[in-house]
Amino acid sequence: MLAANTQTSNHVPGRAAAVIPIRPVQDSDAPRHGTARCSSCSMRSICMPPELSAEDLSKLDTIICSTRAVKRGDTLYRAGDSFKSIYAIRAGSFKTVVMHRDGREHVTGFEIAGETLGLDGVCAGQHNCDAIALEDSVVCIIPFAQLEIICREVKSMQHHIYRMMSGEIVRDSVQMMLLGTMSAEQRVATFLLNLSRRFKARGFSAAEFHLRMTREEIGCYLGMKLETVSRMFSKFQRGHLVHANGKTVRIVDPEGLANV
Amino acid sequence: MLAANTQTSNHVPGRAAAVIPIRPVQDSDAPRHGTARCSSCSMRSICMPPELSAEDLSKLDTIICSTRAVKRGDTLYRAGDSFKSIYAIRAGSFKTVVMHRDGREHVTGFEIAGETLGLDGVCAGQHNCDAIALEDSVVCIIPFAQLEIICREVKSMQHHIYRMMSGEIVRDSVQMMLLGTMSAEQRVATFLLNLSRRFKARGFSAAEFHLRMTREEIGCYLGMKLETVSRMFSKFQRGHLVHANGKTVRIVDPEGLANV
DNA sequence: CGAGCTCTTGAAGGGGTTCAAAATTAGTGG
DNA sequence: CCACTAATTTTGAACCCCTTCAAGAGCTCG
Repeated sequence: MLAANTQTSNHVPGRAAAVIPIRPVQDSDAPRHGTARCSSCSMRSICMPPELSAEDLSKLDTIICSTRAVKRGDTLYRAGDSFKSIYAIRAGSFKTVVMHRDGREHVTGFEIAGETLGLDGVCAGQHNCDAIALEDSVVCIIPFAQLEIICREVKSMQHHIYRMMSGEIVRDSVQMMLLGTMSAEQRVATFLLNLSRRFKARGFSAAEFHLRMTREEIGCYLGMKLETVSRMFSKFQRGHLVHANGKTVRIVDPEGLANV
Repeated sequence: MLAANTQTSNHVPGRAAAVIPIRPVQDSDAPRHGTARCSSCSMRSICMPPELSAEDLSKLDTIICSTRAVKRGDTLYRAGDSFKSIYAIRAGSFKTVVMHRDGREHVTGFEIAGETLGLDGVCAGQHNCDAIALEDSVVCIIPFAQLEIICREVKSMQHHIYRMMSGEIVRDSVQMMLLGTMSAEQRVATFLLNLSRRFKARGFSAAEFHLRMTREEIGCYLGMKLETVSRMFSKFQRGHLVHANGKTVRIVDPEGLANV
C-alpha cells in the first residue's frame, strides 16, 4: 500500500468516518514537498509572462517556494475553504466541481499541467468549488497576498494576473455558449477538440491522448448524461471521426469533428 | 426626432449600408459627455471599494473623467474591437452577446447600473463579445492602462479589481451550473430571483420590476426557446408565484419560486 | 483473480423544440 | 391623439433529442 495522505493530509483524521462532511478550516498550505523554483521550471513559458527579468524571477522564487502533491481522488481545496493561495499545476490534472444546495453537482472545468486553480476564491475570500485530482498530481503553491505585492512592483506580472483572470472569464463565456446553444453531438466534439488543442500546446500529441476523467464527469461538464456521452463517442467512431477505446482517444478527422 | 448617433457614433458613416459587417478599429472612447466624478457619484458604494481615502478618490477622478451615452439597441463595444477601457454602468442596462462562427448567438449576461462591462477584453487585448444597450444608458469610461497604474499605488483598488474579476468567474460558474443541470422551470425562477436581488441591492423594489429584455433574449441567456420562457411565466402565474404582465413582473411568492 | 466501477447499447418515455396562428403591445407617422 | 404597422408574446399540437431505466460487457486495481 502506498503511503497515502502523508502529503495530502488536508483531510483531518477520521473525516472519512463522519456522516456529514464538515469542512474544517485547514492549514492546508504548509509546504508538503520539495522546493519549487520558477526560475528553473519547464512550465514557466506556459504559466508566467515571457518578459520577466532575472531579478523578477528571483522575486517569484521567494514566494513560490513549495509544492504540494495531491493523490488521485483527493481534494486540493473544497468550497468554503478559506482562500490564501492559487495553484499552478506542475503535473497531473484536476476537475473543479460546484455543488448546488440540493446536492446537484456540476463540473465547471478540467485543468491540466501549466494551468492555474483557485482564482475563484479571491472574490469572497473562500473557495467557491472543490478542486479534485483526476490523477496523482503536483501543484505549486502561490500565496496570493504575496503575489499581490509582487504585482504592485512588477508591471508585467500585474498584467499577467489580469490576463489570466480575464482568460478564465472568456473561457467561461465560451462554455456557457456551448451549454446554452449546442447539441450533445457538438458539445462532445468541441470538448475533444479543446482537449486536443491544449495537449498540443504542451508538446503532446494533438491526435491521440488519454482521458483522465470518466464519461460521467464529461457528461457533468457538458450538461448531459453519461449514456449520451458514450453514444456520441460511438457515433463519432461509426463516422470515422474519432477512434475511442475506453479512455484512449484518437482524433481521426479533426475537420470533420469541427463541422458536426 | 432625437439627436441620435451624435454621442454614439462608434458606427462609422455608411456602416449600416455595408453588406458584410466589418468591424473597423474605432476611436470610440473619446469623451462624449459631461464630466464624471467618482468622488461625488451615488454609485460609488456599489462599484468601488469602501475604504478609499480622499486622496485615492482624487486619483480616480483624474482618470475617470468622461462618460458615454449609449442609446437603446446601440453597441458599447463589439467583439473584435480593441480593448482600451472598462465601463461602469451609471444608468441603464446592457446585454453581452457572444457569437459562434456559424452565426449562433448566446447572451452571456445582463448588466445593470453599478455593474461593470469589458473585463473580458483584458485577456486578448480585444473584446470578446458585443455589449448592447437594452435602454438608453450612460457608462463611465475607465481607461484600463491608467487603472493599472492606480492599482500599483493603491492596494485597496488593486484588490478590488481582482475581486471584481474573480466575482465574474464565480457568477459564470453559477450560470454554467444553471445551464448544465437545471430544468427550464428552475432556470426561469432562478433568473427572476437573481434580478430581484440585484434590484433590491440598488434600492429598488425586490418584488416588482420592469424587464428591459425580450423573452427571446431571456431564452438566449437561459439556453431555451422564447416560447418556453413564455410558458414558464404562464405556469408561475397559474401557480400564484409570479404575476407577469408583459414586461412588468411582480414576484408574489419568492419562497415558492426558490423551491420549484 | 475477482469485486466493483465504468462503459456500452437498447427500448420506452418525457421535457423542450418546432411550427403555426392569434392576441397583445410597442413604435411610427399622419 | 389616433390609426396603422411591426414586433413581441401567448397558446396549442406534433415531433424529436435526450433522459431514464435496464442489462450485459469490459476494465481496473487491490
